[in-house]
Amino acid sequence: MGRSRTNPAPTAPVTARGRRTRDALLAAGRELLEARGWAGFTPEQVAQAAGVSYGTFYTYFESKDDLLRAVVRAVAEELFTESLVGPDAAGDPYARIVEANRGYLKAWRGASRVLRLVEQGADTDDTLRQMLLEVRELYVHRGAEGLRRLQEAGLANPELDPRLTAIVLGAMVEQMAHVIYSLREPLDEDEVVNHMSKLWAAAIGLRPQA
Amino acid sequence: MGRSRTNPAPTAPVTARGRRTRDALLAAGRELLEARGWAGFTPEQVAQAAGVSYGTFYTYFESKDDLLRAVVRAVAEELFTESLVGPDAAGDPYARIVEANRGYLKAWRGASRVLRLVEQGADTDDTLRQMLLEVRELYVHRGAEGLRRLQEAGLANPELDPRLTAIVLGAMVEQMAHVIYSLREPLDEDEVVNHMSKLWAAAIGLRPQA
Amino acid sequence: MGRSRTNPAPTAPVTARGRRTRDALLAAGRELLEARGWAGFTPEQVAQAAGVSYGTFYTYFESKDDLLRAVVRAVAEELFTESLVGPDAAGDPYARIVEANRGYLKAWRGASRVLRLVEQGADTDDTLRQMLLEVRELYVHRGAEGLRRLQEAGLANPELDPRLTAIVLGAMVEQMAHVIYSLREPLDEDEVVNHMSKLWAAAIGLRPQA
Amino acid sequence: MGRSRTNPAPTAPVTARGRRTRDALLAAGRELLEARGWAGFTPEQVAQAAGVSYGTFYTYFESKDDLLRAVVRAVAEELFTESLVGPDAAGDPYARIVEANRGYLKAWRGASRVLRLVEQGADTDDTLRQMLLEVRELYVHRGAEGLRRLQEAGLANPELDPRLTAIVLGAMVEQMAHVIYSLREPLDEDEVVNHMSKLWAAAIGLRPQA
DNA sequence: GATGAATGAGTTTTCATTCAT
DNA sequence: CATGAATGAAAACTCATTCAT
Repeated sequence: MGRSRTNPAPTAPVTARGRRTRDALLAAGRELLEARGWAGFTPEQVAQAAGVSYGTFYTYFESKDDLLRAVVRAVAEELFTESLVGPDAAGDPYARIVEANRGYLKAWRGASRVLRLVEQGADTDDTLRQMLLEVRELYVHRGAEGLRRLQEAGLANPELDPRLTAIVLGAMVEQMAHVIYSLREPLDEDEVVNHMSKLWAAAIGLRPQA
Repeated sequence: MGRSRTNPAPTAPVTARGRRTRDALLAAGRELLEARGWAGFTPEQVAQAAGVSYGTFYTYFESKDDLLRAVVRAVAEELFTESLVGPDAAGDPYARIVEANRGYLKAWRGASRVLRLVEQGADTDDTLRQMLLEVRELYVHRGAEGLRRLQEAGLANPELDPRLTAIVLGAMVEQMAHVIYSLREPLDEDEVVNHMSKLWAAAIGLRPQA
Repeated sequence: MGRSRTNPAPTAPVTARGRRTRDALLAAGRELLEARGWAGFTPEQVAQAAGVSYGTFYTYFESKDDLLRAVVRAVAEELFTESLVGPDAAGDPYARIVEANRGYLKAWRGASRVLRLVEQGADTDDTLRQMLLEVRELYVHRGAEGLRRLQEAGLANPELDPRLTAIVLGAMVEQMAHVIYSLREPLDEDEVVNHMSKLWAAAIGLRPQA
Repeated sequence: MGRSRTNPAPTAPVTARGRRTRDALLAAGRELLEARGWAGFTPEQVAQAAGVSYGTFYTYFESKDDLLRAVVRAVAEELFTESLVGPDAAGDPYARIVEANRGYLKAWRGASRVLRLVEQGADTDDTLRQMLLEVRELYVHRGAEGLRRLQEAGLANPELDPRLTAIVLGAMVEQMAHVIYSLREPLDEDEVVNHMSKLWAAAIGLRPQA
């Protein structure tokens, strides 16, 4: 930690084999983090889970923190991608809310554990903090835009501040993902999606279309 | 020489001085945990923050984990106590919701950071896991009871399952406490309370009294 | 962050270098234990005596106790091996007793200090206690068998219970090893062997062959 | 340890109450040492077992080692006293050997554990080493004198060196005490005494009187 | 004196990182 | 590049002894 570094800084792998090894380490790191939290996230365990030797870890990652950043980057990208899938649900606004909630919940399922761990451990790392903020902002922005459209269409309570509402309702979904997937409260996922959607719809004063 | 626990387990302090020292260590532990997360939570730093020498830590706590359990216990008790203050708000159900939300938010303000840290770090400690579950259950139970009363009084949507609703809306409040106090999203606390209350009231279909 | 064993248990060394290092630590541990008792038996001193750095100790041993078990195992194996050498002394039963006693004394020479230290420190460790019992039992069993054969050949007092006699005479030899090698009573080893053999022979009523 | 000592050196207690407290500490120390080995021999546990407060320990003993010396002194004195009881057995030399062995075994019963612990732990303390040597010497001397008298009376093999014989047979008894009382080999005490005596008598060529 | 709290040096253990082969 | 051993600073814990009341 903080030694003067005589090791060559890892470079992007050039061969296919190198890429595979790097990917394996990245995947192993993420899985361990999700499955066992910080306790499982050591260079040695990651290397072992990836099926390579201990020293190889440092061929591909500068440090443990370097891997952590890579994991968070991967999780964030996945969140962006997955959450784009949702909106193609057509027509009925309530059905869209249900779909959106289902999508959000699913997206957070994979991300929640990692992001929470990082939120706590990232006291010092600005890169990480930045990533977390960007993920949050993306979600808030999307939620706010969706609400604004409903309001403009006269389908939702026009008095609600879109951004604040998106923050609050987003908080609800995120925390429920945590409750279901990490705390393992024995709840049926579909039931939760439906219930959240009902509450959400009522909260924004969703008016059934004609 | 052969292993075996030799040191007697720390006992409760007998003198006033001892009680003060133990309290100081407990308070210091909690403050460090809140302020700096796991990084600040070492016996050495705790002892230093409490103004006592290194070894004194082990006069009162069996281990680092022992202090952690004591901190969580303290936080949990505070949550219980603070959250009892709310319900004396009279009359108007909406005013009561506002008061409850303000109370919850305030209560979580102190508890949130610690509880989240512990949620992540408590993979192995059953005592801790149990405490966390109890705290959650208390909140869920109270919320569900409150809703049931409103339903029985014909003031809220009778179709909502009280427990599930309490879980979801409780999730909203808890996560908002985190957003405001830990992530430091620049939001006005009163505004958030009002907004959450409005959404909450709409969500449960609160009917204005006569 | 949350507790839980994170470090993988040390595995057997894979390379020759690793084997050498492990052997050096084991040897150093044994030597220190014999030379300085518990006081010299610290991971730090062992590592230093083995000429490796502090942390290397834990590359090969899980803990101080783990090394202790390994040392006892080594001592026990040596005892087994060395004590097998004796019996090939031919013909004359008395000559065989002398050889056996010389062999036992020599075998205990290396083992005595370590086994006694462990006997005291092994209050809690069942693995250790088991090893000690096995070593004792081996010796008692061999002694009893030897006596039984002499009795069957009509060369020793047939009224003596073989097992009890072996225990008592074995006790004599073991303690004499301690007296000579640890307490450093200034006695000539050969003289002791001869004397013990004479007493032993008389005790079991050894009859000179024809 | 090795600090500059501002504490008043403990003085011999003057009041009866003081004497009682000191005795209680001494007794507790010995009992813990016998029952739990070094693991139980801490100032705190000793004080607790003696029913006084922690700090009081240092009112009566300068240090842990100081108590240890006192315990060994007590054990040694008891050995001296108890072993004097034996010789009044009259007449028959074999009966006297039986009585002596019974007495030795009984005497070592209390002493064995403590003396062995000290033998291992007393690497540095010359006072302790000296005490141990004196105890040993007393026993060897007595045994040798007994044998010499038998030889002079024509009742034992005159070729045996008295001192060496006493050392060897004494070793047998001492180790048997350890085997029975500490290792808890399930042996009947009387049977052992008889068997040892038989072997001992045969070993020295004891001739039945007339 | 007696009490129980306080001390801090010493010991054990951990683990991210570096190095020799 | 890959491997597995080596490193050592930092963290956790112990406990004989001293001190304030």
